[in-house]
Amino acid sequence: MKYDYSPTIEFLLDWYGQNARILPWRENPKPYYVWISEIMLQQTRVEAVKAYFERFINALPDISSLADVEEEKLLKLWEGLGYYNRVRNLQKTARILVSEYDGKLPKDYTKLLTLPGIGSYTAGAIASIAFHIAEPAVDGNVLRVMMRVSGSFDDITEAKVKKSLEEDLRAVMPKDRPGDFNQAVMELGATVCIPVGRPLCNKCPLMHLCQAFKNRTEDKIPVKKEKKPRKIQERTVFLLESGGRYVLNKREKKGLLAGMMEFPGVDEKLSPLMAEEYLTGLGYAIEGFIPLGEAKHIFSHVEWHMTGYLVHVREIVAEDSRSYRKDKEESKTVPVWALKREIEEIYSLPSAFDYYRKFIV
DNA sequence: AATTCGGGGAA
DNA sequence: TTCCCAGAATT
Repeated sequence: MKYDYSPTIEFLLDWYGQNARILPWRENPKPYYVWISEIMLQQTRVEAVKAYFERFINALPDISSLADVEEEKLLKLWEGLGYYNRVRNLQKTARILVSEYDGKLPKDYTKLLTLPGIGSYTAGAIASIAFHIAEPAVDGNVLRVMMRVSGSFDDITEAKVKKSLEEDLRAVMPKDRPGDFNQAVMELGATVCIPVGRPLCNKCPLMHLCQAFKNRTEDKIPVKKEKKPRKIQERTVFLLESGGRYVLNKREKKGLLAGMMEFPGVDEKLSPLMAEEYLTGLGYAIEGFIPLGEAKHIFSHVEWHMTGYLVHVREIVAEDSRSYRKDKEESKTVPVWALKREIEEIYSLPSAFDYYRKFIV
C-alpha cells in the first residue's frame, strides 16, 4: 500500500523546468487566477479552458466582482463549459470569502477544503501553486503516473486508493517547490504518461525508476472499474417563434443543466401530429410548422435523442422579453420571448441545443 | 460506495 | 462508437 515516491522528485522538478507549457494562468499565478483556472480544469481539458479563462478574468477580474455579478452574466461566461454547478459554487465561495475571509482565499489547506466547489484536489492545487504549501494535488494524471511508477494494480476509481496516494505524496512533498512538483506530475501525465494510446516512455524522466516500464505493464495500469452504460432519453424540442422572438424556458434548479435556459420541450418523442396537438393544448395558435429533424446529444451518463420542430405561433401573451420571473404561487418559471441577439449575448443556452439553435434567424 | 453532474477531442 | 479529461457534491 505505502510507496516511497521521494526518488521521483528531483527528476520531475528538473523535467518540469525544461518542459512546462506556457499557460495563461501560469503567467501570473495569483490566488484568484489559480482558483478560477483549477475550477475550470475540473474534468475539462487545458485546450478547452484557455479561452474561457481569458474571457472570465477580463469580465470578472477579482473576487469582489465575482461576488457581485448577476447570475445571468455569470452563467453566460460559463456557457458551453459544462458542469454548471461549478460556476455557482464559484460565486458562493466568492461571497463567503468577502464576508468571512477579508475578501481573500485562505492560505490554509483545511480552510480551502471547506469552501464550495473545492475538494481535496483543488485545495491542494491552490495551496501548493498559489501559496507554496506542501500539499499534494491528486487528479487523474497524478493517479495514472504514480500507479505506473509504483507498478500498482489498485483500482483508481476507488476513493481509498486516491486517499492512500495523497498520504504517500504528502509525506514526501518538496517544501521549497510544492506547486512545481504537483504541476510537474500533471504535466507529465498530460504530455508523456498519457491516458490513451501508448505512453511515450522513451521521453519520460522517470523511466529508470518506473515499475510499469520495467515490467512492461504500462498499458495495463491504471486499473479502472468499467462504467455503466448511458441511459437514453427521448426529447422533443420546440422552437416556438413569433415576430422574430423565440421561447426560452429556465430549467429547474436541480438536475441536468440546472438553471440553464432551454428551448421548451417534453421528455418523449412526439410525432408532428402529436406535437401540434400538444402545443394547441398549451394555448398556442399555430400558424406554421416545420420539422427540423433529429439530433443526438451525449452527456456523460445520459443520451438525448431529440426531435425538433420550428413552430410559428401567434403570440398570446405579451411578455417582457427580459423577464423570466418566477410565478409567485408555484415555483414554475415563466417563458421568455427572446430575440436572436439576446440568445447570443444574454441567455445561457447549453451546447446540447446547438443543432436546433442553428435554425434561429 | 455509487451516482450525478457537460462537453469535446482523439483513437 | 468509446474513452477520459488539472473532480466535487449528493445520495
